[in-house]
Amino acid sequence: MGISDVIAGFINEMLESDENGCAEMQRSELAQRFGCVPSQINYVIHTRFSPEHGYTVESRRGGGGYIRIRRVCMNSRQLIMHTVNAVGEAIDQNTARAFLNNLLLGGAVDQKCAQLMMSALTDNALKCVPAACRDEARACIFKQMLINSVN
Amino acid sequence: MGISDVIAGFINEMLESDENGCAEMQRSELAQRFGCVPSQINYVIHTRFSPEHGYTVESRRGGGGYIRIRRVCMNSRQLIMHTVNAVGEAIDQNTARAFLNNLLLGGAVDQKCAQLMMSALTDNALKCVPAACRDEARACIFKQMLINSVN
DNA sequence: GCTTAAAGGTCAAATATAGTCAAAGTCAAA
DNA sequence: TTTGACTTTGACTATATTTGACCTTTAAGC
Repeated sequence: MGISDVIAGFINEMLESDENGCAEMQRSELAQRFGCVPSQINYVIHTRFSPEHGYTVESRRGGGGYIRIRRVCMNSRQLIMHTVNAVGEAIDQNTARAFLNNLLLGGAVDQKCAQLMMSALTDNALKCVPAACRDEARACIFKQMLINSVN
Repeated sequence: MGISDVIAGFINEMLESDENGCAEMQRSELAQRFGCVPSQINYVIHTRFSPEHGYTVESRRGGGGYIRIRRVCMNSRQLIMHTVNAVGEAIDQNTARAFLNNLLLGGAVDQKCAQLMMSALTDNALKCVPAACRDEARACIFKQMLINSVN
């Protein structure tokens, strides 16, 4: 497991232990703690705590600067509808996976459903679909399943 | 007995010794251990640990990358595999619905999963897929979901 | 206000893995 | 001997991570 995963885990712990689901940190301090370069923190945030993953990030530079990460909170229906909109006209496999993970964390779908949906959305499942329209087909299928999973 | 069999045996040992029936490895490390090229690991996985054989495979590239193989539950596996075989290379919407209904009646999937699967298999969900390959795509997606719906 | 030091941001190169595919090899059955 | 299934190999590709040089913004102190 790479250092990025360790840092992501640490941030997750911060988020979970905070009553408001809010993690605040100093980039350089965190980098020092894990013996990495500061920009790696940005990398971790970009790849694992982006809005698509269901987080908001605020930051401020200068003396006393900080990075604050918050888990966005929505009810299941909102989360699903929000996702349907965010999916748009086309979506690749990894983005779909990120959305599903987000839905799972938000409790809008259960583990089993998330896995089932993902299994219909992989490039492998869609290998019969011409690559040119694969991402569109994926988006369409994804949205149908999502809409169907709203109670 | 070729090297592929030796590697397969090793992976099987890993699967059996793990309490969760889960084997995680690094491709290059395994290749080195058995003195073969890395892509041979892919070959072994493709030919012996594919979904059709009752396994799921996840992987990740880049630093700290891995390949993870899981054995899916045995008894439900047979029920599902029968359907997977029956689906074949292509399937229309109504036939898919009939299969799902049978699985539901037979208790191999629950109501919720059946509905979710069906929502990904309608012509409407697949409207972005060219009609010429729609039934093939449907079959492929269906089989992927079936394989993943086993526990 | 100005200046400066203290943050954080961006981006691209280097590195570390895994995936794909087709050519070449092996071996047993026809 | 031919054929075909299975195996082995490696060149090329795709993707994820790590690192560092350079840039921008902001607070603090004068």
